[in-house]
Amino acid sequence: MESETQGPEQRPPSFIQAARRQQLVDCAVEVIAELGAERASIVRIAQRAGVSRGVVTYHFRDRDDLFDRVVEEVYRIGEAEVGPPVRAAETPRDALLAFVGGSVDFYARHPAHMTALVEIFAADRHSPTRSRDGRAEHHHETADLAAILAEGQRGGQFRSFDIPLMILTLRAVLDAAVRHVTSGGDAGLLSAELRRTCDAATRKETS
Amino acid sequence: MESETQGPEQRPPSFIQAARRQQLVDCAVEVIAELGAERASIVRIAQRAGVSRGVVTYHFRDRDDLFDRVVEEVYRIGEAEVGPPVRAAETPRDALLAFVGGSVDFYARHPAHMTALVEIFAADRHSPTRSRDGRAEHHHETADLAAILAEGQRGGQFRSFDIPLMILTLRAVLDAAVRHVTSGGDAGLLSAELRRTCDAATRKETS
Amino acid sequence: MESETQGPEQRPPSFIQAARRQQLVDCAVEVIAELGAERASIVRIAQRAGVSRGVVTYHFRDRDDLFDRVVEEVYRIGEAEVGPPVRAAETPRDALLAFVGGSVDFYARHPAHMTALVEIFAADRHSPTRSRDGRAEHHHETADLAAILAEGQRGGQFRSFDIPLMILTLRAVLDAAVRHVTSGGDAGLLSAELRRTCDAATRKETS
Amino acid sequence: MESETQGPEQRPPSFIQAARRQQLVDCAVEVIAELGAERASIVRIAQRAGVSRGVVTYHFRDRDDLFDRVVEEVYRIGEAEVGPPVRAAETPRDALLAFVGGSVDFYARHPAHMTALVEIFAADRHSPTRSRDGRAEHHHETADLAAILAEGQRGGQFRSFDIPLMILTLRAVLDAAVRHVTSGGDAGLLSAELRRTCDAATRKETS
DNA sequence: TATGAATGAGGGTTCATTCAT
DNA sequence: TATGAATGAACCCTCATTCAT
Repeated sequence: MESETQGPEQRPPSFIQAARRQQLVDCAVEVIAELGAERASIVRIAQRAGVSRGVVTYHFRDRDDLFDRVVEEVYRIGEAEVGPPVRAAETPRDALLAFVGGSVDFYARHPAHMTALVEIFAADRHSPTRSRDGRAEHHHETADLAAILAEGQRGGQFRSFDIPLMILTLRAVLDAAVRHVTSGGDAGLLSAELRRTCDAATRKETS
Repeated sequence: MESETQGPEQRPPSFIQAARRQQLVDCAVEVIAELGAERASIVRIAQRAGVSRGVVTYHFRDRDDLFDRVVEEVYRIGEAEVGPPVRAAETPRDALLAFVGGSVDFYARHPAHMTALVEIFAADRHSPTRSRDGRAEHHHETADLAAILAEGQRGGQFRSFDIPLMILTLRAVLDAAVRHVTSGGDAGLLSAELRRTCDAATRKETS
Repeated sequence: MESETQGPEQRPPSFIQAARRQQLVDCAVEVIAELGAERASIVRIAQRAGVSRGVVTYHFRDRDDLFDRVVEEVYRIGEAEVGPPVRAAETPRDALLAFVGGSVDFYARHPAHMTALVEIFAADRHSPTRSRDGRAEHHHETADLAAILAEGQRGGQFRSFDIPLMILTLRAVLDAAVRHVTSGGDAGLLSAELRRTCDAATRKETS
Repeated sequence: MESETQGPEQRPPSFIQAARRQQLVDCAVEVIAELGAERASIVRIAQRAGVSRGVVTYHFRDRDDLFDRVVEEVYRIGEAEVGPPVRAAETPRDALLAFVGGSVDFYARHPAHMTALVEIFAADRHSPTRSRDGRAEHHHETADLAAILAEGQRGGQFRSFDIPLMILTLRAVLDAAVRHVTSGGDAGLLSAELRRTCDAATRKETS
């Protein structure tokens, strides 16, 4: 574990600590969603929170650390909102549709969160200091999706396709959906269309 | 009339000039693809070309101007490579599959070009000075795609779906495909899978 | 609300902060007086103060902001030194002479200050971003002078002349006086001569 | 004599040469008047003339050389227009008023020329490479004025005053007059007022 | 004669970060 | 806990100038 410059991180995190950190993470989410990850400077995030720039570097080791917490936060909320319906689904097909529809609903409810996540991932791609796609949470999600698809293929509900490429495709579509919802697109319509399209793209021909 | 700071201001672009400009555009493509549009500084592009910083600002009004030329170039090549097969297709379905497959092939042949384009568009989204999605070329492509889809729906080959949302979806998938191909994915496999998936996603149930 | 890039954004300007700002304003005055406003780069001002470049942009939003503070400072000192004697004068003629003489004395005591002011105004004239002669303080001074001249004309002490043009003339003479004093001219002699000349130029013939 | 980098200067200056040089000097006058001497870059002057930047550095050793030619040109025209009436005057007082009035008329007829001159002098003041007030033409004018004033004092038409300071004052007033005329002020009114004011400022009390 | 091409210095600004309080 | 203060790197842009045609 890396030694913090100063700041907190010695357990237990005091109450006021946690509140401040949460506030800063929330502000970071907003600013990243609005300006993109590269333009989301510490100054601007601090300004949004109405605090001095130093506060941010006090509570977080550095910019990357703060962004890591943002990623965690988004996955936490996302998992809380779309995880349960997906797990409640009785068939792989229902699970997939629950995932797609639930994701769009999640974007509609928290437009900034998913946008921020996508922005951070996009920035990661070009950062020399970031491993290419190294976020653990991302791998979890990928694995869950892979399990659903594999089971559907085994059960004969899904047609034959390359699973990693289908996951890539689904993620791409959902990432674009974020932008559409964020820029004012009708989430209900989009959710319905996307569920239909993903269904059509994966199901086995009834013939 | 745009005032070039120095640089060529008379009509006939000399031979050596055209060569330099082409070289710089090519270098810009590479650097943008590798580092992203925001990190693709003029200095780095100049270094890649092995020339002094000033050369770039001599041949192009400013960074935006250079990036505009990059966009033009990518569309020019893209249109030259995927346009003909699309127009040669006899049915909307064939046209769509030609577009999807041809795009992937194009990415495979010019991995950096399309990556650069996507990066520039992504950066545009956050630029205060850039109109949100104002690139003319982008609108052309969108219109072409819309025409194909509409005709396929009229002819009963495509199922009923919302055309703008389907275009959004297709673009999203193709943009993700760029990344996959660029990072070493098997373009042949991807092309085949994507054509199948897009076909499945759009065709009318035979049943 | 002007967003300071970083720098102090809270109200109470700390003691050390006020000191630094004052120091930087003073250095700016000197550098502008010596090199002219256009050549007075931030780097040079910082060097004069013996600090890093960033310190200046930390304490002032940008170059213009710093120069605005310089203008304020000069008017502040000027008003404090020449205002009282002018207001103490019992006749418009005495007020005018107090203004002229007091100004020259002021230049002698703070050679760099008024020089810097004149330089900044001169640069403003060519700046595309600066309103032509929009400095509020300048208008105050003009108005005060106009009041004195008008009263003198009403009272029959001053001859008939166009007031705005006379103000233009007086300002021109005083601005030239700055240069003379700054380059080592005898301020006492100049003050006396200028008072005599301005008196002669404005008084009504006794005949 | 300094060796020219390349370019002309080997007598005789061909006809086309002279024309080009004249054109460039005229354009320089305009650009300097509009933008100030420091912002009057070679590029902008060349643009105004509709030629390539290289042309300027071909015809003139460097920027300073071009500006020297501008100064010459303005003095040449000025002398041609205000010299004769001044020399035709029969009394020092008439000569002074002819100089003042003639100058203002000159400004009205060639607004850019005198403005450019003043700008160049202002820039000289801050240039490290320029001797402080070294223009020969300036000294000629100063000497002429001094002669007029001295003769008027000897003849008893002018009151007693310090001649160098009075010259300074007159120059200051006239330089301000340029700006007034250039920015649209009524030259006729200004000319009349200035002649009256300068007369009042210099004449001996009739008692 | 005229121009195209290239260079490098210098300017202003934004920013992440460190250090002392 | 929080902040103020300072630093220097990196960015884009403008410019005068040189050199080869």
